[in-house]
Amino acid sequence: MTEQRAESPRPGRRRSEESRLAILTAAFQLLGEVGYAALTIEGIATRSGTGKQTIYRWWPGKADVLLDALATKADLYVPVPDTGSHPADLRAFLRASMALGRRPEVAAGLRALMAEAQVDPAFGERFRASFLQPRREALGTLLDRARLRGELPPGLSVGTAIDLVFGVVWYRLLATGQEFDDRLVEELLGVLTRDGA
Amino acid sequence: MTEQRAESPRPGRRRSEESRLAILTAAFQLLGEVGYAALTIEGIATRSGTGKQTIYRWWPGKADVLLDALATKADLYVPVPDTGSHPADLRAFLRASMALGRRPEVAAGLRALMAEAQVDPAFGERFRASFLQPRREALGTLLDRARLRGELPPGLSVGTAIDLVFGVVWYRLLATGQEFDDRLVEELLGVLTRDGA
Amino acid sequence: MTEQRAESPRPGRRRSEESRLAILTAAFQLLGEVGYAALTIEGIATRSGTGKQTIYRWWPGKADVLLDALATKADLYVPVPDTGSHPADLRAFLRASMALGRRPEVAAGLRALMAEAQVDPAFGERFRASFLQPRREALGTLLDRARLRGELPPGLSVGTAIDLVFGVVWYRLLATGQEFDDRLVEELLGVLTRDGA
Amino acid sequence: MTEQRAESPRPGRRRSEESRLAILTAAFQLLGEVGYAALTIEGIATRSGTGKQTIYRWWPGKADVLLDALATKADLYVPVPDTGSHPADLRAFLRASMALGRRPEVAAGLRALMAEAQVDPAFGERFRASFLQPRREALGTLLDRARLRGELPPGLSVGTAIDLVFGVVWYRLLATGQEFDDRLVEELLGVLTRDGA
DNA sequence: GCGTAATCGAGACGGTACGTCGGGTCTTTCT
DNA sequence: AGAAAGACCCGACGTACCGTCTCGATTACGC
Repeated sequence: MTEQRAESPRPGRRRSEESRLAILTAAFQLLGEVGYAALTIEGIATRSGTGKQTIYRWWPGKADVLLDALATKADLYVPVPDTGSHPADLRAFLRASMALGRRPEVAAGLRALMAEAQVDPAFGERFRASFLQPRREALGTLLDRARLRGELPPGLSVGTAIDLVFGVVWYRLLATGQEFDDRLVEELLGVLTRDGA
Repeated sequence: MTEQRAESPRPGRRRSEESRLAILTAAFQLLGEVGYAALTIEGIATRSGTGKQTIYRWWPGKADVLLDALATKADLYVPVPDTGSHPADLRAFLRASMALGRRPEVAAGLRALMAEAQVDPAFGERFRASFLQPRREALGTLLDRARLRGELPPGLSVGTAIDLVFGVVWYRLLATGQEFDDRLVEELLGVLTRDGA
Repeated sequence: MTEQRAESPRPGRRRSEESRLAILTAAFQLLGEVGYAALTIEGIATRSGTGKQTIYRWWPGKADVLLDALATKADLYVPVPDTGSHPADLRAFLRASMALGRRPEVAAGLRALMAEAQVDPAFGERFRASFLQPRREALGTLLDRARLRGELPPGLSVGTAIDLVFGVVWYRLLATGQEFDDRLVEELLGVLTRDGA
Repeated sequence: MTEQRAESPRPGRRRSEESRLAILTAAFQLLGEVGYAALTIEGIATRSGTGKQTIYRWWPGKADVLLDALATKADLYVPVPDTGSHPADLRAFLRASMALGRRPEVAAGLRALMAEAQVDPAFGERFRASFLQPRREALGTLLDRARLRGELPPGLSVGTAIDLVFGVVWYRLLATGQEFDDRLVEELLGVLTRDGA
């Protein structure tokens, strides 16, 4: 989103980093205060002290602002650990993923984005490409390693394993609101490992 | 939704079944034609040849109309099979569930409803109670039986098993759009069974 | 403007006379307070406690609201006097016309409308038909009578005489802001009469 | 407008005559193409290949640009003829004035400027001082001469006579759109002369 | 069969936000 | 210092729907 070939020193005033941050902060705060349904571009502009045009110039809609805000304000980075022991790597990945979901502002943001992705197909594409896919690939890397070492259950493909992991996480986020605890991590490890835990 | 203490024969004109059906049909059609974002009460009223008031009189909002439409137009019933063989019961349940997700209008409807549930907490509650929960309980019944017979993997609780199943299904629906094929059914059975398939 | 075949009792809520008057009053007041350039539909809606849509439903733009307001709030009626004496009739007409221009709110309104007529051709047409033309015809009636009696200067056509009268009035209104006094009335009578005053 | 102490050789780049002309040309063309309402500073800047700032640096607003454009592109000069014969002088003046009004681009420009003068009082002042007043004085000079020679009708002051002339012209321009023909010139001469033509 | 009562289609109402346009200002780079 | 380019804040535009509120026109039931 919002990238710009940085090199060419074109004439004209440059994008205001100050406004950019004010907008992302406002979006993030307002989501927490009023919820996604009541989050409006107009509200973000007012709260951030910027003009609506400035928002529309750089983001297609409120969902993209939020996606950017989440990436900027919340540290969404999920590492691909490499401790040598594959169960340990997997455990670390799952814990890091769920830690994100335990932060209420992040959870609220992700639920809103997934909702918008259903309703606005173009945003859905952007969301998949910039958020979901990278995480799938990270987990895929771990599971590929496990596969090679024969540590995955025989009937289970890597693709489906990924779906199982993210499936539970998103399902709890969207549908049940259950917590993410270590018990879940261990149960998942059991499912993803040759002979149970 | 839409219930009415039937007993008291009050005076006054009675609810028009004709209008009710016209509204549900219109909602269902419009969802397919323009998508959930562009689906409006106004549009439903126009298409169905009714007044907006008539819609607001019987449903809280467009999501509830759609939920009703889906229940009425699409047959969402998922049976709790009892063939004696538990793997067979489970397989039947999974196949029936996924068959629903393969019907495009149903898939579109469910995605919209899950999205609205994120954005409108009150509807979320209704959606959970009237749609998600009954299905969890159906699957729970099957898995409880399996548990008693010791056919479930030892480290896996019934609750998490349910989450795994619906998790993959919803995740594919909402996030990846992958198909629901028999391969997935068998992989799930593997995960939910003591020693793999 | 804004007329409606009153007879057919169509279904649906009827136009609110209260809103209509509130809008016209607000427009009239705001013109005086902030001037035509700063007069906005948004401002009229806010001041009158109505919605913008209600204004757009019944008038094409702010100029038409103002035209309606002027007709309703200011009594713009100019009589066609008939005293028997033609010079007296003419004098009465001129005095009545100029009395209008001496009222500051009316003058401000007319200047704004004439300005808008230059800038928006469609409104110009409406303004001509509903305001300018009727006044031309009233004066024309008087001058036709004078013509028949030979009281008009020989080289002067009725059409040009009309242009002369309204020309001075509008020119003073738009260009010089000079007052309308009896001296002007008498000078005009001199011009329009066979042998001077 | 647009004046600049020419003499002092101040430092820095000098005003670009090229840009100035490009702006005036663009304004003039755009007025003809889209009309005054749709004429924007932004549009003029784009069409002329200049920046908005350059326009704002030298003119207060679009009306002043147009006034300048009209003075530069259209030759608005009206001479004060002196043939010896006063009726002839007057006739020459009237013909020259009306010739201007017959040129459609000039007529469109003048109508727009008079409209703006109603709506923006500050511009109104500039318009009066730089355009209307000089013309009044030119005609005043002619009529003063006639007055001294007793060629004006007795009851008619020079001031009102001026108003009559410009009144008809502007009224036809703004209100009726009638043509300016020799018939009108002669009728006016009749009105302004002791015993009719 | 007459009143009371509820529903129906239609459509106007006060609002809120949309996404866009243009105003006038400010900043950057180049001349 | 002037100029083209272009981002900035701001305010209004005209539109779309929201959810509510009359309307007149149907039904139904109970007296």
